[in-house]
Amino acid sequence: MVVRFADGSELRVPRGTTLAEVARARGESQALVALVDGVPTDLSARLERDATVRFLRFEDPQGRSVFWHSSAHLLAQAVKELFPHAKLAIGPPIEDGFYYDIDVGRPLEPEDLQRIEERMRELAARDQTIERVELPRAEAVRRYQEAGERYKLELLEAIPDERVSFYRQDGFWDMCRGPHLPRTGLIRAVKVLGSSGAYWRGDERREMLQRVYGISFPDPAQLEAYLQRLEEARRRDHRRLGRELDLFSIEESVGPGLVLWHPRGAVVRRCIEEFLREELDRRGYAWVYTPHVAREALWEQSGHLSWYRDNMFSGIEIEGQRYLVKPMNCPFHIAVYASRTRSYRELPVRLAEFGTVYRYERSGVLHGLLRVRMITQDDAHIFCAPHQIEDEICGLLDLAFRVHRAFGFSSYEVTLSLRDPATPDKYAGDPEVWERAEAALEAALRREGVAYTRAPGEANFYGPKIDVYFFDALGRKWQLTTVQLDFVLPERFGLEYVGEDNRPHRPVMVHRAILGSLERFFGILIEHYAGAFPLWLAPEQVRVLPVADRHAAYAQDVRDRLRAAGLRAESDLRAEKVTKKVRDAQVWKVPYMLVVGDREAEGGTVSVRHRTAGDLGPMPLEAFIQRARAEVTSRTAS
RNA sequence: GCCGGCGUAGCUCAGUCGGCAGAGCGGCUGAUUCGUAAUCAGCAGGUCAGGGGUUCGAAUCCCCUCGCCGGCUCCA
Repeated sequence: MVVRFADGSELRVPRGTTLAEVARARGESQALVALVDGVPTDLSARLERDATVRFLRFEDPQGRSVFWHSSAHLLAQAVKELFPHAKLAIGPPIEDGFYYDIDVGRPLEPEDLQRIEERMRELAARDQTIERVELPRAEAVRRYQEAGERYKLELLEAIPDERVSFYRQDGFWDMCRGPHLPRTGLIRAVKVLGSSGAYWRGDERREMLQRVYGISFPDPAQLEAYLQRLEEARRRDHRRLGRELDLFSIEESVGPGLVLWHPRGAVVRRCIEEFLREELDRRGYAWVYTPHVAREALWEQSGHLSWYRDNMFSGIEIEGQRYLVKPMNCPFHIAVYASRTRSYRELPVRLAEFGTVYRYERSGVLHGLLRVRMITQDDAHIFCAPHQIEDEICGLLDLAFRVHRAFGFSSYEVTLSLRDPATPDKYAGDPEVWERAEAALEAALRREGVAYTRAPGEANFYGPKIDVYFFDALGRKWQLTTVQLDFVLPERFGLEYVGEDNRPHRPVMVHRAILGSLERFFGILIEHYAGAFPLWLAPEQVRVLPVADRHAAYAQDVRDRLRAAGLRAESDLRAEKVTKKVRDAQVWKVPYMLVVGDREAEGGTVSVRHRTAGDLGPMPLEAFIQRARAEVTSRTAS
């Protein structure tokens, strides 16, 4: 029998050789699991025919996923030992670790988690062999009925197969497709991260189970590194930095989810807005301002009342008319478009606005700036003829990448959400228009050389869309740009333009946001830069630090000249030592510190210290201004 | 909204068994006049989230409300 490997080499082994033996023969001491002709397989499995084999380690995403899946079983085993009456639901691996949903009959407390973690360590150290066992379906049902494992029985109902696989380690059995690690001893480091309520099958009408989260590694040093990454994320938390750097606050007296942009945060926002304005002006957008409320009838016509009402703030009544606070800007932009006859000559009409909308978000989901009830979208709506879609999408992709590059986001992922061909009736609008539009989106992506993933069935009911995700400095993925075609609203509002043929035509509408919402983007940006904004965004760009009181007048003069040159400058005139002033400026993450004493006052110079590069030495004030202005204008990312 | 954990000075946090409300940082005042990450001293600052209850007595125990945190569901 011949076993082939990815590198082209081959190994001859007798039929029935286990994968573990093959691994040993190949010196694959790190192997956790194998891919046999692409199928993930236990190392304990025997090879019965020629096959191509690849061994997976923890470093391989699939290997890691198996490692965490087995860790989830270990967690369940520990819980079952500590709480014999607990009923198991499901326990999958996730992006960062694993969880297990368990009905324990009571909430788990921190001490319980401590005990579970300790028990997991003991069970891992016991190095139990993990064994795959296949049982007839009836036998599996019988076992679970006896044990009263109602969730497992429900899962079993959904499995049509006559034989069901189980994994066993000592006395602990769990129904599972597998594969799994060969033994628990490979799990050398374990941490139970927390627990929370989670609905059975994700359905809020059903039982609430306890979801216990954990993470594990083959090497304790990896756990240590992981915990340090968590600590780094805590250090960058925008809620913490927002307070420390006086950027924003959310006050109980005002209301949850309602953001107060403090002066220092407002500066950053203004820079972001100005940058976007420049970019959009260059691309033929027209700016509009629209109200925050509108008559109920407008929301009826747009359809929001029927499908978005649960997310809307309740209405206000004025002179017997009901008004609702806007959860979206589109009806207003549509009203601008529809305010007069439109000719094909003026298409595409691109209407842009930093529009603040209000959405009712359930209290439990609010999270700093990332999830709020007041959302300022960098919104725009493009009204165009169907044949213009492709060019418009190209322009939007170009815009999105250019803008995000300026903020230091370079790696991305793109999904193209299309109709599900199986359920064409789920979608509104003409199937032919859909066809053409989907083709146009795809053509645009290819023309721009953008790598993307097709997601059939993920389209909105009103049109296909493109979502762009960017990765921040910590490697976390954020959906920022979204471009959505809409065939429904032009219909509902009867939008038209007069064509070359002097007859009315229906425009296509594109909803698009580049940054998403300014609140959320600001939160992401704070964490991305850990509060140390590049010069062009920094709330305070330069701080002048006089050495002693007698230098105060010169310091003020320097500050004023910086301001006259368009730089955001402050001076620190406190009767403190320079070291203290430097420290405070560093803590506030001010990019440039200018130390001025006798030598500088005499020569009209400044001694420049950069936040990260350190002491840059003395230079004429004018030279510094030139340098700083160039850095601002180029929007250098560092 | 649901499950769990929290809420003490502007911030970070002590506060034992139910027995006088604390520290550091920050702020203010004064002294110091200093050359690239913290000078010294003094002072002010509290409805212990809010309300109700138990008790001779509540920051501490119980109940309700509000808010925050970690998740679930949802999502820009």
